[in-house]
This record gives sequence, C-alpha cells and structure tokens, in this order.
Amino acid sequence: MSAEEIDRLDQLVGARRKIRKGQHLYRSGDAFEAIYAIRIGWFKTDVLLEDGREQVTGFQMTGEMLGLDGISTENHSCNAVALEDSEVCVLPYGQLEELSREVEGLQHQFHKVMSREIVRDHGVMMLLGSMRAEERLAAFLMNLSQRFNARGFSPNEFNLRMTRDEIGSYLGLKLETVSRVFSRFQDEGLITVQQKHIRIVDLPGLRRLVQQSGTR
Amino acid sequence: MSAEEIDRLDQLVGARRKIRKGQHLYRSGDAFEAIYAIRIGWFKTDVLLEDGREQVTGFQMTGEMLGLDGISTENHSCNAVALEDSEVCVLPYGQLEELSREVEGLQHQFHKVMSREIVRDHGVMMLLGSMRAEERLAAFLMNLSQRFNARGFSPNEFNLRMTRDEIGSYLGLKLETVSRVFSRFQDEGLITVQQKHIRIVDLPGLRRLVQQSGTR
DNA sequence: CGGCTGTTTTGACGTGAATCAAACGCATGC
DNA sequence: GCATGCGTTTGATTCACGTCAAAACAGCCG
Repeated sequence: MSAEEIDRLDQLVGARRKIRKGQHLYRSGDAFEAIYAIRIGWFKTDVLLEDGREQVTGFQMTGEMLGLDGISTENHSCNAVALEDSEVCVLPYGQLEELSREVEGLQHQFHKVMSREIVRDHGVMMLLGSMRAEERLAAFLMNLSQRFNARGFSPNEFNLRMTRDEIGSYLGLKLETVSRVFSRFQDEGLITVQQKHIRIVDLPGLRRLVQQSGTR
Repeated sequence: MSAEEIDRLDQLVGARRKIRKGQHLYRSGDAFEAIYAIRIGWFKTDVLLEDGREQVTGFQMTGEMLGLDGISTENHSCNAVALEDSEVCVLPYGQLEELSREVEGLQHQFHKVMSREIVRDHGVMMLLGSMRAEERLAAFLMNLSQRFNARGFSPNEFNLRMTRDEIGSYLGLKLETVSRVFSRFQDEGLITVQQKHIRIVDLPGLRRLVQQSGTR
C-alpha cells in the first residue's frame, strides 16, 4: 500500500504496538485478531516443522502488511518475528471488515493487498522451483533494492536486516551457499559486501543473471 | 469453499463456461474481470519465464477457486490451463465486490478463500525450500488424497490429471526424478502406480516420510 | 491391426549445492 | 586489554538430483 493509504488506515484504527528485535508479533497457532501494517522496522515470517526445520516465507519492511495468513482458519499459520526494533499499526480485523463494507475503496485496497501477496508467493515459488543459487540471490537482491527504492531509500546501498541463514532459508539454500554466492558476485564486480552492508554496483549485470541462464 | 457455498454463489451469478482440455481459462497479462469457481474438472496454473522455463504454481480441482492473482494489478499474473474438459462458474469481480459489501458472510468467505491460498502457498514454499524429493512427493500425494476425500472421492485411489513433467515443475523436480521416486515408493510398498493411476497403500508410511527425515 | 506420437520408466554419468570442518571478524563484557 | 560467543567466510569432500540417452508403454488414427 502507498504511504498515503497507510496513513488513512492509521487514522481509522490507531493502536500502535512496539516489538523489540527478536520478539514475536504473533506465533503460529495464535488466535487471529488483527492485520498489522509495519510503521517502522523489519520482520520475517516463518513456518517451523516438527523436526526443527525452518522455512522463512517472507521478509517484510516498513509499509508492508502482516497477518493475512490468519484469516483463513482464525489462527495464524506462521510466526512473525521482528528483525530489528519495530513498530506496527494494529488493524483489528473485525473493524477492518466492517469499514470495508462501508468504504468501497478500502475493500478493494484490501483485496489488492491480499492478491499481491499471492502473486508475490508465486514469484517465490518460481525462485525456489526453477532457479539456480545465483539466480535466486540475484533476484533477492533486486527485489530488496526495488523495495528500498519504493520507500525512498537508496536502491543501490542498504543494510541487510537478516542473517545469511535466514536468507538461505527463504531461498532454499544453506548459509554457506549464500555466503559463497555473495563472494562470487563481489569477485565479479556485481556487488560489494561487507557483512550486512550491500552495495549494488552492476544492476544490469544482476538482471542478466536472473533471466538468462540455461534451463535447469 | 464448501459445495454449499459454491452453490450459493452459483445462484447469485450464474454464468458458466466450458473449457476443453489444454485450453486456457485465462493467460498471464489478460485483463482481470472475474474469479472462477471450478464446477467440474482440473486446472493447473503456471508462470512462464522468458527463457521458456515453466513453474507450475498450483493444481486446482472441482470446488476450488481460480483467478485471485488478478486482483492486485487488474491483470492476471499467471496462466490457467484445463487439464481435462472442465467447467467453471464465472464470478464477475465487480459484482462480487458489490455483493460482499451487502452480505457480510460472503465478504468473510471471500477473505478466507484468499487467505487460504496464501497459507497454501506458504506450504508449497516449505516443500520447495526445505524438503527432499521423497518428502515433496509424499506431501504431494497426501495433499491430493485429502482433497479427493474432501470432495467425496476415494482418498486411497485416484487418477492423476497431470503429467510427471507438471508434477515435477510444481515440486521443483525433473520428471525423471518424479518417476523414480514413484517407483521407489512402489518398491517400498507405500503406493501402487500404473501410469496415472495411484493407489495409496500405506498412508502412515507416507506421513512418516514427510515429517521424519533428518535435516537437509 | 500397425504405425505414429507423446509420456513414462530405467540406466549410466555429471554436477551444483549440501555437508563437514576450520578459521576469521566483530561485537560484548569483564 | 583479553576472553567469549555469534555470524560469516572459505576449503575439501560427498551426495541428491539433474542430464543425457535409450527403451518400454499407452493411446490414437488410418
């Protein structure tokens, strides 16, 4: 949603909530009560398997929504964890439903947000299902770049909020592979990496990586 | 949605559309106009990359919905192809929005359907991101079994509507791997395979496969 | 029935990413 | 200042799955 739309929702239902780094906004199984709009900060959502395996299903930044997964069963189906000290705007679902019955535009916006999430997920499935490690990382970086840009930050230089392990989980790779590919990208002059600081040096080069590559 | 709910929608907006095997219900890029409820048949949805790679993002059967991806941009972002001669109920999105503003339950149902799709996608991400080939296939079969069951068909015996190649694309595997794993399952007495005909012999065995396995 | 076409199975071999293991960097705290 | 502890990098080795190739198996049509 645009900053403007967020602000609007903000006025409608104003409760805020601060979440410290590492804390959960909600957990899988929690009763679903509200949707959250991130005001400041970063989150990850993940699903845990009994044997301890984790699958990160997304990284969310300022201006993005959390909690849509909960509507279906009235319980959240994933965990939402703050990657840094963050603040969200709480949108009680009942009120949201009610309001969106009155305000046509709001209803449509809400549907769009959900639909966008579905489309995003399909993109991730594409990543996971048919791209090689380099392509996944390149696509990941380009996606981050574009989102930073959309929020008014530099698209070429930013700090990762997540660990190599979390990136790996999201992309279906091991942390060592993530690290290696970052190093390779740096050697090839595509990016600069220093710990969590990323600088994109050759965006077209990254883009080429994603769409070229032979079959898999 | 339940059969009952489908019927209800059916009465509200009744247009039907028949799609022959292999035909598209919609294509990526098509203007978004309606959501579809499958009355009879099977579909797959997929995303194509420039270089020809295909990622199947889902298989949909009777009673399930198609087209939710289109709301976000007013254009469909994937292709929907009939896997056998099928029939859908067309639900023009404008009318649906309007109705759901009047009928509280309908709005909620609609949200639930979208949310369920998001949760389903997260499950697939889990599959693709952190499971090995055997686990993916086992999970796939169990999912089909459960869906057939929910529609009143035998959960233990059914015909696949998709090719090995399509299953592979969905699960991030090559068709040869799909075929091999099916054979292995048969050797181990978990299932019986004859072309597209599957019989599940040892469901608990399959279930064990999914949740046990060491790390990856 | 026989020849075609598309799908599936099976085998031999290759490879990209996982695994195992060690060292390094950078915080934090005493 | 030095110890402790995560996260990261890098190397050596292994392995699950992909690739390539051929044969077997339907299903369809003349």
